[in-house]
Amino acid sequence: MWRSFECLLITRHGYTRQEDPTQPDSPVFNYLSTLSPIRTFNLSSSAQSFHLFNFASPPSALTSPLNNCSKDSKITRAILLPDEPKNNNLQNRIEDRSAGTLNAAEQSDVHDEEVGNFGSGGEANVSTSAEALKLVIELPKSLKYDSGSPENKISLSDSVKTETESNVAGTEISSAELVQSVTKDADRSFENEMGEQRIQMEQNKEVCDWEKFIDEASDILSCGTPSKEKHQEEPDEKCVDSGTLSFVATVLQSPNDFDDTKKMDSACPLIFSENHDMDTPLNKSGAAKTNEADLISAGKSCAVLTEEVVNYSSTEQDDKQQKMTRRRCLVYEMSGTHYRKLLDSSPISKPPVSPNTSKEKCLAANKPGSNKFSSLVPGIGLHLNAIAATAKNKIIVKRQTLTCRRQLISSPHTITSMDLPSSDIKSFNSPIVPSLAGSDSNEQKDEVVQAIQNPCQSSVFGEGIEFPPSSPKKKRRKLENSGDDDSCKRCNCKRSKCLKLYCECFAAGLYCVDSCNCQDCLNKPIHEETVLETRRQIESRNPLAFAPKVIRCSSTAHNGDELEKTPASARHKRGCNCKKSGCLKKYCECFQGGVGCSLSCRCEGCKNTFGPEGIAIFREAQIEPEESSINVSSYHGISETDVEHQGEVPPESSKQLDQANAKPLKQARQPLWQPFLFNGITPQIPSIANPPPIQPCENRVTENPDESDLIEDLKIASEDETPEVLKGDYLLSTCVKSASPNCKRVSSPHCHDFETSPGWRSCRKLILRSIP
DNA sequence: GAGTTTGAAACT
DNA sequence: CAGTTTCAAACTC
Repeated sequence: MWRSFECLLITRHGYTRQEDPTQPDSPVFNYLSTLSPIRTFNLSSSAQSFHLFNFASPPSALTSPLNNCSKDSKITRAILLPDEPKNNNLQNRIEDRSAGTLNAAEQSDVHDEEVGNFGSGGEANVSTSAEALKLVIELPKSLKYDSGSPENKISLSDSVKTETESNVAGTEISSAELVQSVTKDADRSFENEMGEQRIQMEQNKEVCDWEKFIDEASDILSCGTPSKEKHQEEPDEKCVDSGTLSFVATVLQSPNDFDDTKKMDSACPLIFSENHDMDTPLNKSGAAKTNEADLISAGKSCAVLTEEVVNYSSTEQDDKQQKMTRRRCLVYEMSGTHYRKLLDSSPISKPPVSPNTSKEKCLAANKPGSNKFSSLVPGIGLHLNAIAATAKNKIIVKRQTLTCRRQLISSPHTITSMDLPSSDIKSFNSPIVPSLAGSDSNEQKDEVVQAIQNPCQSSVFGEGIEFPPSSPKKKRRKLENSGDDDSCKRCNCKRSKCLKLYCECFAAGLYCVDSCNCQDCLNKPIHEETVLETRRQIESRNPLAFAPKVIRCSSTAHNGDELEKTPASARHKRGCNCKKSGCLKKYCECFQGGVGCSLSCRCEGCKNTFGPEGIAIFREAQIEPEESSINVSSYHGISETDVEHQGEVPPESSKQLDQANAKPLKQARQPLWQPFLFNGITPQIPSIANPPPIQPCENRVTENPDESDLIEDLKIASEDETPEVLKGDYLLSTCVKSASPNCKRVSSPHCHDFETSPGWRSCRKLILRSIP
């Protein structure tokens, strides 16, 4: 009478089935035969019954699929569900014991609690076998540890529903009919299934008793973590934190798969065993007819432990099993961090997690929003800006090379990033930020460090804009040659002991690493006190010393990500003081940061393309598109193709501008913003509507008398073609810095509020009209 | 790789 | 705050 897959082995975290309890040598068999059920349920309609066992002391042999993970996963309860009559010693023995010793079991100390919760009655009558199905369906849903997320509800396949309905109606349908029925509806979405199931369940008026039982059973089962089980604690590290693992059965079968997988599924337990013995026919009877339990197990309704199944599939050559893996999703939660399943009704379009997906990858991939770095902000210093950029793009890749391992300097001090959006500051888990500095979670710090191990890759070139790492030439070249722009920032300090802002590592709030070429370095964790003290001293002199050198104009956020990425929307916090470089070399921090010079700059002969001279360059490009536009494009290190792909390398020098091979501006400007796109980022545009601020730098002169025309064009462009989001007051009335014909910058009277903000004071917007 | 240039940081 | 020095990265050869 007992069928293997009808033995639900309940753990504190879920349910599973271990193996065929009907096998004489089965540990389940042997164990169950020694127990008395704490509760026996009789199905009035079929004269069948099933038993609820409580394992006060779970046998070592009975372990769940999670058994390799945690002792907590040991089976604590079992439910034997009835099926087709079958001579079975176990059944007989259990029934004998049930009749004779049930009371004793109820009175036992071991079972007192559970029995008490369960109720006084030793038996419960259940009217229909369909209701028995609901037990299978509802049990996991009722499990304590499965609560809380919509995914944790078992999905009931159409096949199950169909079968259930069929049985409720008291009719028998053939397997072929079932298959047909299932196939017919197989393309239904998971949501519909869920919703329909719920509706159906609600509409079923005949299951009051059964639901009561479920509730009671749920209570019993969910309280299955009594103090008695404390000895089981100490989860294994290898485990996927079984503490909150939950299973979700789902149906991910495509119609095409059905026939092929049906056979397999018919032999597949409702819940996989840990050894993935999916192919082992458990239905020893070989019954041609598929009864309801078969369909459940065949089911198209299987709970899968993701990792195991995934790994299983990775090594499995059998197409069937691959299909099975493809059809199934797993959902498991991890204490606090929820591993989200990828429930998908279309397994083909959305295949499950890659076989090689690790838990971490799973987490990263499936929980992008939960990633603590996902909302990192423009960080602190160059490195952290890079972090922010990386995190922003959700390309947080843990590059755990030894050379890149870097530990952030944990300082009790906080920067007052006046220009950082508060939300960013909140979410930014930098040690420089108190949220993490004050945290005792070293793990968090480590993760932060891991997430930003390659801060140097991006310098401060805005979001997604990368400059070559500012490491020693040798290394830089090596890295460049290798095509790896993810190199780490390394300093080469000789005299500063890496305790001054000269040191890039220190300035970025990072400890030096072994790969640094510094000498007498004190910027290491072992000198933490010294480092922190030095930091305090520096911050006492300049509270913003460790603030990002390039700050973003967060107010542009309302225009979307693109504007946020606009290089011109960011400014160097202090401005440069270049004299000879023309702000065209990386000596210039503005240039290095990929931002235009601003009011706060005191540079001479500024030719920063992101600054006013950029307009002249662009103008030149208009006049001589075959040449100048090339320069413009190449200056940004962006070819036509590159424009569409971010992360290009900026020019090393203006010399390269002349040497660069680029395409005509006309081509490179295909998108409206393209000529000044910086890695696809739209710069801001000057507007005559609001007189640009007076330019303090005398060299910031526009020599081209026709520039006004250009600006006029630009203005028109902004009015005519600017996306709506750019047409707001922000665009035309914000502080706009631009080169005016008289070489003076005029502050807009309308940008009062913005000018009070250091971040906005230097903002400008360049909007270019596309040239036909 | 050595030397030079450059500009920020540090110092006075 | 300005001038000077120190420093290390960027750059050139």
